[in-house]
Amino acid sequence: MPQRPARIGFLLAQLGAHAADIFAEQTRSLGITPSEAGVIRIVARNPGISQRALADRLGAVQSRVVTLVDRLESAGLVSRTRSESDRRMQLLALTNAGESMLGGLRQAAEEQEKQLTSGFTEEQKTALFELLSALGAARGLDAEVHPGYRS
Amino acid sequence: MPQRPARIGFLLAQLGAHAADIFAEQTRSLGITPSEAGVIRIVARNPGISQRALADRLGAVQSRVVTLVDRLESAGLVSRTRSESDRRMQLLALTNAGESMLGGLRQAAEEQEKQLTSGFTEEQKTALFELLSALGAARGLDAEVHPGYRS
DNA sequence: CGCAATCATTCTCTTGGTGAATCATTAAGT
DNA sequence: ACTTAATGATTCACCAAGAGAATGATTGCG
Repeated sequence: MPQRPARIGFLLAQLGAHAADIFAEQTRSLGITPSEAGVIRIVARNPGISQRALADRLGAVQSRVVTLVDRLESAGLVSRTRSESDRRMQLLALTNAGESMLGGLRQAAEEQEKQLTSGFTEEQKTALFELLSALGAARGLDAEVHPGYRS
Repeated sequence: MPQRPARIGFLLAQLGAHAADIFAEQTRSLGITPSEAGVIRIVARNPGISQRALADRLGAVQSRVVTLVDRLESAGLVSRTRSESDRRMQLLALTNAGESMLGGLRQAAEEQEKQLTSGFTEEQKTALFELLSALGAARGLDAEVHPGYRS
């Protein structure tokens, strides 16, 4: 029997949506969506990943990944190349423009963080970071994968 | 220049989506959606509220509220009654079934909280609650209004 | 009284995403 | 080697949440 009414879940959902809004605003000025930003992050850290592996990683369905990559490819941020060893696979990599978009995304994340935690002291930020990390680890969430791809 | 890469925003978005998923799972077994649950909460605390005022409160558009209330009314959870003083307005209130649904929602929130914070000590939970509350207050978020209605 | 504002409602449309069917390619069994 | 099953990518039809504009009823103000 908890001493206080359940509010952590509510606050997380509320603040999470708020954080996502801020980030979406940042990425919109970069010309991509948060979902696409997630793809760029994963491809950056896993060059040569196949679309199938990317879908698994994101928890998205294959057809979704196709349209995501379609947009990123035609925006010149990601390249598809057929695997030599298995010609069914499309291997993904960032283009130069994709690399610099990645830089923009890092800046966007810094800006989001700044806006979010503007009223907080360093100690508060550290404490919050520790608690959220611990919670993420306890819940088994992938530290790379941004939400919004759930199947 | 931050000492650590920006991660609080990311973790909040990730954990917020996770928390929302858990809650959605709970409400699905109650036969309503999280958005509808939000309406029930507001109506419960503001009996006789008009649809317009509810829309403002939720940050949703009027037409959205109409369909939300349509479903809740036909599910027998919320009642619409024309205001006597201003016959343009529909005044909303919970039915008896709506009241018991409210009870179910409280239980769902407790269950969500339990699942989320299962690995945490009381001290950690308290610390996290304090930090999230402070953050919510600093960002000017309404402690009643659940996300997902942004316009 | 007549006109503008307000509340509710309906309708059309967009966006993000799912799921099934299809095609090319590869792997496995005999 | 030859057929069959599995796998990766793609396309297409579909769905649900929600936004926004147009409409109708009612009210308040000049």
